[in-house]
Amino acid sequence: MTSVPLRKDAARNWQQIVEVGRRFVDEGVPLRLNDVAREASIGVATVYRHFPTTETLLETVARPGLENLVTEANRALGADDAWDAFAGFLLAGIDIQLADASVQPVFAASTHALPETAELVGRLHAASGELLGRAQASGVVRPDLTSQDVVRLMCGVVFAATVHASPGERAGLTRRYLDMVLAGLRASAQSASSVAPRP
Amino acid sequence: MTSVPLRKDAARNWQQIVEVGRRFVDEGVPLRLNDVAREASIGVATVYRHFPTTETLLETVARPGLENLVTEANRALGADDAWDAFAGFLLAGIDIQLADASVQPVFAASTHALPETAELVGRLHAASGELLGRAQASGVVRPDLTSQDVVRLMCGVVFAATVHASPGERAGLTRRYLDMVLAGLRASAQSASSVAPRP
DNA sequence: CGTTGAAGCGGATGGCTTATCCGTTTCAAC
DNA sequence: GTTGAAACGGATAAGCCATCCGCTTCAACG
Repeated sequence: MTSVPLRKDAARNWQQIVEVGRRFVDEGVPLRLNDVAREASIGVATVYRHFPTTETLLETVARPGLENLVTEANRALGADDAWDAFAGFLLAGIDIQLADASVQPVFAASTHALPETAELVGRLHAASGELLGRAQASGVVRPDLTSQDVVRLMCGVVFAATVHASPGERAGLTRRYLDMVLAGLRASAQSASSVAPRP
Repeated sequence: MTSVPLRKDAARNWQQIVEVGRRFVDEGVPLRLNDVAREASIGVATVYRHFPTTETLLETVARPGLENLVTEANRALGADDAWDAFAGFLLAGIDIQLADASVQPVFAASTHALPETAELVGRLHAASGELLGRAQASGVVRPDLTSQDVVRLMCGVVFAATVHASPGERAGLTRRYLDMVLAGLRASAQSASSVAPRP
């Protein structure tokens, strides 16, 4: 799995680069490998050797966040009430995406640069599908919902909260928006047909 | 209003550029002014003279779509039922954003390059606020909702439908997701407190 | 219908970002 | 301590963006 044990200096540089990448993401500075190199006082070529593209670095930076998400999913799977498990996972997932700006783009992307990222995201989808299935089996979530829908709605809520909003407002906004969406996911709300027919 | 009447050749080039820009947007090709110039067989400088930045061109391309949105808002204001007016506007707005990829980024942007765009978007916000106000006055929409929320939720629904989805699927997805969100906007769904407390 | 000057045109070019090559250095195995 | 493979990093090539400036086109006016 761990293909080749990195040399000591290489490992040090790798860590340094990821660390600086993390800072850039946290500060909202666009990830540019040359800038990361300068900031880390490391040669440009070294950075490119470790991370051939910005996506590679971004996914590496996002990894802890994604693992955190998987952890939350598994915790939710241990809950008694199927609805609480499902809703709780959504809430936690959204909070994680808000707290770590690198997670959102990786989570929403259709392709991944690193196979390990694809694998992580796959596990995430599987877990959310499982949570959804249980909730549907309990009859509390509308049965036409798919695990793809769940992922999309999470991303949509996060995105909605970032439109015209300062970072400080976002946590509150996602909470409200998730609440609204959850109302629509409940089996009791199914086929409410709220949309007026076109004139 | 129409500050300076353009010379005939200038007008012709302007139109050509916007046309090519439109094609780029429709085909999902990133708007790059040099590329637009080459594609239109027009000098780079000419393109930059007419449109100093990509945003300028994008907003010009988006303008018909935005006007379309305003039209829909006004049409909705003429409807009898406050809920139908509100929901119908959301549906129309989302459909327009899906049909014209240039609208979404301009609509969601916090700042605008062209004053006329800012003015259009402002009118749009005003109209959606009016629709929201009427719906709230009728007691069919939860009163804590703001017009900002409405804009954000529209963007969120559109975004959600673009995650992991081919263009063909998007219309169907937005319809479903809007339905769910609308369920959460109804006054009857207010403070459903669907979210489980944190463990 | 010819002149004139302002408005417009476009390619060549400079500045900036991105990514690669290759000579030099560092590590660790023996 | 020697050795060679792995890693390093600066110089530099490749590519993108935007501007400058000499030339052309338009239309107003005589």
